[in-house]
Amino acid sequence: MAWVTVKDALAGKYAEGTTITAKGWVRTRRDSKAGISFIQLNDGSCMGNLQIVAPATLSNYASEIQHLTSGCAIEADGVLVRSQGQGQAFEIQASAVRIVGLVDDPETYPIQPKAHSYEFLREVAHLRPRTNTFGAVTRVRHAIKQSIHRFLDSQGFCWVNTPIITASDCEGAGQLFRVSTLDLMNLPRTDSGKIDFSQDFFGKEAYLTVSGQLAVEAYCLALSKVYTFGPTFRAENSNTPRHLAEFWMIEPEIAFGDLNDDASLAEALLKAVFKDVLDRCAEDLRFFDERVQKGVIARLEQMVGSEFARIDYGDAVIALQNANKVFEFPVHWGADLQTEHERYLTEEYVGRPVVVMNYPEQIKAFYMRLNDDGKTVAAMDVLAPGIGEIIGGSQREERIDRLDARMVQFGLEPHAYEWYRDFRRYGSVPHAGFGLGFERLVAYVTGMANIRDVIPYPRTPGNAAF
RNA sequence: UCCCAGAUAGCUCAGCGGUAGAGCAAGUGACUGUUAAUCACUGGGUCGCAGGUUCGAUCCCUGCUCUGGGAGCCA
Repeated sequence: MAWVTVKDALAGKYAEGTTITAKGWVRTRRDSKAGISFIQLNDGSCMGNLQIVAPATLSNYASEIQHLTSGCAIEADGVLVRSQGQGQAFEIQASAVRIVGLVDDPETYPIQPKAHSYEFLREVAHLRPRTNTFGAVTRVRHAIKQSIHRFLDSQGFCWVNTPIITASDCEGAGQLFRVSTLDLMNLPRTDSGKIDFSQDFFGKEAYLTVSGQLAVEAYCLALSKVYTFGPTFRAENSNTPRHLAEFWMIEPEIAFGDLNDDASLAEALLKAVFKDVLDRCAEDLRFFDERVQKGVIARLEQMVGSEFARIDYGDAVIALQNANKVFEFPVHWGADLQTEHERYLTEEYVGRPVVVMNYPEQIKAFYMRLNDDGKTVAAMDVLAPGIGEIIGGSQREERIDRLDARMVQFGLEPHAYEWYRDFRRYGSVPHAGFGLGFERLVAYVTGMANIRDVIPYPRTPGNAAF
């Protein structure tokens, strides 16, 4: 007897009358005195459940089947038939239903056939994948990740795995998580009383990476088109629906490219992903559209079909100053854009995704390329309606004298960056890249409001359960 | 980290200065194929923690913890 997935059985992949076996977890059981129990079986292969029709003539009907509750694991053998009822095309007329794993105490099983709050489900993050919502999130997350790899591969990019542990404390923004094997109760000290990190595992201070960008730039200046895609860590005490302490980031880097090439790549990547997900995850997206956030499908379709707007930072400031709208924070040239400004630009001023380019040099990172005006750097943010900043990127400073000057300006010691300066000394070329927050992308596609609900086990300040 | 709100049954919530309620879930029974079925009955709570006010606190006050929303930082 062939074991088939619920997805294939519901899709009509097998002929009527085929004898099959389905395996999964019970969502609900309904009994009829006619001598039939209806079991909704889900195996995570798709949103839908397979209806198992279990007749009272089965030997374990009264002893086991009538005691099945939500969450029980079973195997069902039977013939695939057209359903007499509404709601499903096919069902299994069961010849045997075997209990694989019972729910010990049904009253305390957290996942009930009803709506739960996301807050509650976070407390049972190990069981929430059994809900419709988290099953769909998990499938869509997977599809997006595959789509990103497919798109970049098709464009000739090479996936480079940059380190997760880094001993260079110079990756730029963000508070770092320390990595150490020193005994915290008995720290070795130097003569001057400081902690002696020469005795630590790596012989120096080490941290979890906040970005693979610096490391991937080196590979870019050899393989031309590269990207990193891996976990990154920020020890910031941010408590918002858009931040995680551990999240995944996609960071492409292109050689012989400038900021416009960078923006074009960002736009093409986002469109390719959205198109792919619309094609491959139609059922799950319909669920999100109906139950999670109205209009997510239309939003994705619109993104695929429209050109992203591009606007210079200076023009954006003028647009904000001329806006018939009162902002909490006033806008002036030289100030960083606040969330309210970004949302106005993308949602009201242009009404679609917008790339803001060429920011004042004082408010951006040291590695960003100084423009000819001497006042701005070749940095960009991609802003999307409903979420705000989804991508941040820049053309990198490839001229070593300018790079050194900016390091000094930011209070950095160029000698600490010798390896990063090396590839400016040996065959340097213009290059650019960006960072795309993977979970923010998943949240945008699914319409899920809190980023903690688009990653299996969210890590946030004060929370690393599971 | 700052501002605001909240914490009552397994879950979602109502309640009120006089000692606790509903719906769903669970258990039992009824029901000729059901669609988060329906109907009846049953069990289930140190009302977040610690103090204070009061004859009496789940309710009022203070502190703490945790959760959510907004802001900052950013992806």
